[in-house]
Amino acid sequence: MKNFYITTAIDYANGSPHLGHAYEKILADVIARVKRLRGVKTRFVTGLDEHGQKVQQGAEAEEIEPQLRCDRIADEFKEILTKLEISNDDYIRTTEDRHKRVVSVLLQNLFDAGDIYQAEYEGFYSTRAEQFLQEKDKVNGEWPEIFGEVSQITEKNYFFKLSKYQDWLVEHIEGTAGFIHPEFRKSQVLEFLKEPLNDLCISRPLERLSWGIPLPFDSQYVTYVWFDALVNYVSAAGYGEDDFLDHWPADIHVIGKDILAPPHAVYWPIMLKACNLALPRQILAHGWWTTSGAKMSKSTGETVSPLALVDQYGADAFRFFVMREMTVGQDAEFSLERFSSRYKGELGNDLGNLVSRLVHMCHQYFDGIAPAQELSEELEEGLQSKWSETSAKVLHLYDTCQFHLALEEAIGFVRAINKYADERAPWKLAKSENEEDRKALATSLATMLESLRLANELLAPVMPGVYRKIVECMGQKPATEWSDRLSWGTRMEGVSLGQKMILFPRD
RNA sequence: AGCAGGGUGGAGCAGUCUGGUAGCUCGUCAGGCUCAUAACCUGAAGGUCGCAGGUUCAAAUCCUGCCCCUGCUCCCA
Repeated sequence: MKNFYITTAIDYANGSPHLGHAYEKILADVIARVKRLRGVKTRFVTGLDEHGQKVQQGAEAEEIEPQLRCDRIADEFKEILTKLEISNDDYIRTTEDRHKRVVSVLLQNLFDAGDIYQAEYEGFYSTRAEQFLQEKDKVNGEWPEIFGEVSQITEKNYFFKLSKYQDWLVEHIEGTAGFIHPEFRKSQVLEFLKEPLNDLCISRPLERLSWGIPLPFDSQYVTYVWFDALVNYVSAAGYGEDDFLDHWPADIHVIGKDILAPPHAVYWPIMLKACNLALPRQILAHGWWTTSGAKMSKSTGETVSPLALVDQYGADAFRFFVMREMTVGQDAEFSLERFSSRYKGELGNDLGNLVSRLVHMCHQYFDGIAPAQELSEELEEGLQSKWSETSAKVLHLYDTCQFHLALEEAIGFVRAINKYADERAPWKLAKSENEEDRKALATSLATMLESLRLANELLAPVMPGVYRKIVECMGQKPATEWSDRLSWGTRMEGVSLGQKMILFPRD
């Protein structure tokens, strides 16, 4: 059976990781974790794009070998992955042999098939931007300042026949539900495809760019950008190996909206089609975080980097925040104020405080041994039916990538537990010697323990660290399948609880 | 200018695809509780869903036009 294969875009080895990089990994990670919990064998890959002009220039500026610089940057990015508890199964770097080999093979195949040809390219070249410009780059008929000196030059290069596949692509996009997600991006891509496609220039002469993968059919050139970067998805799936088809095609490519059209929604499908490879099932384009210095600064005027919040509040709170706050596909604003509001409210007051009060009461009234549910009255039944409703909704919302709503629901259930506590008022029952009240007391705590255990299961894909802490604190034994763990039962009965803990401390 | 996204009680959002009593969180005010991270629970005030037309028994939701805000158009997830 084919695995579920999910990728993120590979990061460009030029600059340091920031909020956007972190978000994309977390998004893909949550999807991957949900799949695994659902019992689907999953392969989750992320990586680094290490070739190109910027990398070469950066290395020259530092006077070190490009590879050394990439190694350092790779370490930096990997460190973030660890810090954020990203559960990727592999990390692909485009300077690895396994990748270079695949790029060579694919290029040679396309060349042999006649989909790659050489042509003279005449155009306006900007030395500063190190790229050819197009008429549309002109502003008021002139080249803008940013391009510096622009001169007309002629250069031989290799081109990939995009145009040949344009009609096929339009048909595929129109006819394949869910191929581009969210839906509104699809029309954007189709809009782009209304104009005739130019064939794609895929090479750079060696004298202008040496830090790249040589064309297998002409050693005077290296391949440029997309035939290098995009191919990572198939090299990481083990193209050419026996188990390649266990992974390929990818189920989801998670990317930013900026690289949807044209790279992922146009170049990539056409490249695959030309190579006779299956197309990915879905391209998931997420939005961008907007931040501003003012919004991220404390009253002291000091600027706070979003990633610094990971160190301060922990990976789980950070993961929760980005998933809770952003509607997948749309932009969202990142501010300290919002972060702090979610942290204090939903995490601290609703969830964290529930753990404290509940564990505390269990120790106080039952010596830390989880009591049995002895009654089932209206309040218990109400909470149970709230659970069935919540779990069904949340699973559906997870499956449809509506994480902000899924978390809203999950926290809503946590609130319902707090409300139940208030209605049963175990602290009052505890003062009574009456037999019925003793039963009600045991029942109330048992019901809350079971509910909290369940809520924690739902939050597991988003907050894996907190999940482990709660599991540990509640003294649960490691258990079975997720679907079993998600059903209301009596598995907490008689369990010996750990010490009370503060999950989300206030500073 | 072009392209994209958005305009829903004080703030931030959901709901728009599949028309049918306007929902959530925060904030404010009042109350309850005292197990808990000064936390939890309840209630109240507060919206003609950007504007104008249209379709319909019925429009936040569908259609048309307009206004306003944001992002991108070098690089960036």
